[in-house]
Amino acid sequence: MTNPFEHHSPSHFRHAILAAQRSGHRVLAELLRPRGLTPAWGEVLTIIAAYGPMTIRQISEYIICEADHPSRLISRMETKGLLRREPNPQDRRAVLISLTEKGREDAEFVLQAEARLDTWLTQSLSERQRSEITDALEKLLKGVPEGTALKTRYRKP
Amino acid sequence: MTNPFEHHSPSHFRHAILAAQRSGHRVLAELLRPRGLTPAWGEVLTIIAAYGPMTIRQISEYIICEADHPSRLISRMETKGLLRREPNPQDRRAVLISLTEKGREDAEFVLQAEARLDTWLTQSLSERQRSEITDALEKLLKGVPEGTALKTRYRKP
DNA sequence: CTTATTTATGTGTCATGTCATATAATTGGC
DNA sequence: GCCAATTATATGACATGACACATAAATAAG
Repeated sequence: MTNPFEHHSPSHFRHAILAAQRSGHRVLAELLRPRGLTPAWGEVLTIIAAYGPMTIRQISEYIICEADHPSRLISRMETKGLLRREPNPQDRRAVLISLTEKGREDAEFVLQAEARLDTWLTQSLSERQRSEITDALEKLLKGVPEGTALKTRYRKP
Repeated sequence: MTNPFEHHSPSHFRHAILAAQRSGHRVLAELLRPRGLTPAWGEVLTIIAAYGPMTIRQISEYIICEADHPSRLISRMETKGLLRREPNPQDRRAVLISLTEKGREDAEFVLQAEARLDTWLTQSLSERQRSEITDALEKLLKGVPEGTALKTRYRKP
């Protein structure tokens, strides 16, 4: 069997992406843990903080961390007092999710934690390198669900 | 609260990495599911197929998909008849993990599935782009655990 | 040699992440 | 209005992925 682990092979690229994601996830998790938060919770909090209350379906169009409807994620966050469910008069199937006061404070904490992570990132990779990688990955993800969520959140001005 | 989702911001870069990893994971999972395998199982199978039997500790130095000791991952794969545990005469704490015949066949299947994924990858991104991204991410991960596992597997020839 | 430390593995618990399926509400065709 | 198809959400089951802690064996310090 040939060695599948050749330098600069496509699999090297895939595993570099995997390692980068897992590293970023680990570092962010460490920053959020003192507050009892996780990266996934952080995504939900910052999305609602930025765009306002929305249904679970709408949240699922923004978050990159989970593919299908994040009912259980929302449930856990509601249990911890970060989110509030409100009935939706327009559609009684759907529920409007909004931040509690604690949720708002935690969202601010998440943004500060991410800012620390991003400071390290800007010191480690040049603006040009980051932009080129971001653009290449967006091109790669054109048409796949994960790319759609990414474009939903980061529109070119 | 300012919108944290600015185009080409560091967070855009982070989320592009996240989206790319999750997309690749999803596609690989779809390719492996018909055979009852998962991406994590695939990593273990291809590593042992390439480097031969090793202890759980050694496996943990190669896999990027899990940080600490993958005891439970190994247990499940053993239960399914993919791996075999053998006592290690050198160190009675450690166990040598090797592939069963079924594990060898499945490892071959994983390599073929990854080859299909990599064909798509080479058609979507140029060799130069892939190499530049790989190198940039390896630089970014210098010194962190995930970077170490990556370098362990992909040494420059 | 004896004890303290380190190392390799295992396990309990919890939060993802995914698939399949279920339920309730809405919408569209007629 | 009636029924079929769609949509929003929920849930059961299972495999990660991580932390904390437990156990046993090897090693180091004295």
